[in-house]
Amino acid sequence: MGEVRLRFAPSPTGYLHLGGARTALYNWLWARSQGGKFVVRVEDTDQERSTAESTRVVLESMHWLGLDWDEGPEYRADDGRTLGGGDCGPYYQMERLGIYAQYAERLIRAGQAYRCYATKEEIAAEREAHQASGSKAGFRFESPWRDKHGEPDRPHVVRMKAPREGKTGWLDRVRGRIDVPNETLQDVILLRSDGVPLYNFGVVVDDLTMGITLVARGDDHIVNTPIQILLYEALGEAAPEYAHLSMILGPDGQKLSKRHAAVGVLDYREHGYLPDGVVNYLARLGWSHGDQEIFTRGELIEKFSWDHVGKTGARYDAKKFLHVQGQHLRMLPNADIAMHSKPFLEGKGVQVDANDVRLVDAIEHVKTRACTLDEIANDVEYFFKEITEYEAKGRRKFLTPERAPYLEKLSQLVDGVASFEAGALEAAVLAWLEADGLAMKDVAQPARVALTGRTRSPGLYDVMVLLGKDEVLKRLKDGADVARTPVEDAVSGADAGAPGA
RNA sequence: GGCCCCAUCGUCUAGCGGUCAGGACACCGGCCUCUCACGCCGGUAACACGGGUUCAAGUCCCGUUGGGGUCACCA
Repeated sequence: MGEVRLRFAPSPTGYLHLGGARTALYNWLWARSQGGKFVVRVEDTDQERSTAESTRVVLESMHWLGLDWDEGPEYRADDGRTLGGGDCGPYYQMERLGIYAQYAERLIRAGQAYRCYATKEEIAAEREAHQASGSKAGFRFESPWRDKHGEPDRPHVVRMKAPREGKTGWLDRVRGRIDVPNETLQDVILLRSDGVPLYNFGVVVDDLTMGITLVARGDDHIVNTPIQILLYEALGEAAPEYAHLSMILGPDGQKLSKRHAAVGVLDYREHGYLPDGVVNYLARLGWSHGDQEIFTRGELIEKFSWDHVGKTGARYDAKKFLHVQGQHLRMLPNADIAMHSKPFLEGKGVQVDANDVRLVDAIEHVKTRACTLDEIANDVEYFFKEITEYEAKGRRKFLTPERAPYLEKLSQLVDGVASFEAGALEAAVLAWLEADGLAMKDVAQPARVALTGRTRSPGLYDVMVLLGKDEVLKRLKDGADVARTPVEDAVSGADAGAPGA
């Protein structure tokens, strides 16, 4: 017996944020490492806030991250592959209402739950009275219907009959023993008056009927766990194991939100992050494996374990995230990077075939200074696009009248070099510098600005080879022309001249 | 306020009674160098506080303080 079954149960009320993604990831990792199953269930019982659009975004996010589910809602990916389905469906809670009704009835018959006819107004009145009394204890609604029956057809909710003595606890996979006094528990509502289950009941019925063996979720659910365990007991069923994960915090230690960073998983896709990098960063945020920082997906599956999941809330660190991205980017073959950066190039108006050797070669030279696909596209842009604007600082500092002759001389050398390749170009330039008593830096920066429009780029000779002789000659000439033209707008000073303008 | 959770460099963390408290990001130097990176070398930087237990405590226990979660016909 004992197939390990994990689940991720998002409520489709927004996008999938980093915290949710990490929860999903840990569940997925454990399922994969144990050869178990990973199931996704959509908790859409909040009809006010749940949307189909949100469901789609959440599933798309998970698919992008590579967190494929064995059972769950159906999802057709771009590649035509279909995820989802399974024997424990439906996987949308709103399609399982009949099941909840059945289980509620079972609890009522067993005397573990009861129909409560108290109205919202009555409850609100009690709450106010409680607050007015100045009592220090938290408010707990004591239903008058706990031990009496009413007419089943009158509007009512179904409440759990929680024990008033003793304690309920469990051995948490990340936090160890947790016990809670039962007298602090409420007779929580299981089914609303419209028959839709509330969180605690839906979760228990679904986890039970879906055969979930370990529930890993955010630690804001610690408070719900005793209630759920009690529900399993009331049903005479065994509760799953639990693992409660701490939250992801913003840099200021507060709950992570939009004002700290992009929090939607898909935002990172848009910014050119790689799924493996996101997965690595998220995995490592709150979990560790000795001194190792960079993990492939396979290593994560192999090495993940609950005993090394931390108990502290982890702060989001954008710089470290970027660093991890960069590491993963550099692990990729150039051809793959080329393929993945295609959309980002297009976004910049650059049309180039992903198999173009010039693109692949260019990537080889820029990838040490890029962390994301978007940065790759940016760093490679000027190889495929005419320079329409020089970086202001570079233009002002290096494209000056006194540098113009250098650019022209360099142009002649390039034109005259026997074979147009890095070694020969370097030899020619070095000989010239030697003869004229010039330093490399006198020439290199003006040339760089002329060739790339920027002050930072790969090595000069590499840039030239990538550009090709004709283009180099053209850009050098344009650069020299611009250099002879004084910077026009001294007031704004920020505008750089365009070549030939 | 009740209940619950948490506490090592600025940040993520290693540590599971005996360590010069280690690594990574960030930061600061240096090397490399045509710029920016990458890479390499080096540096600054932490056990919240107070009591115990023990020959020995970052590690175990208690308390304090400080964070956080939760107290819905939301999830």
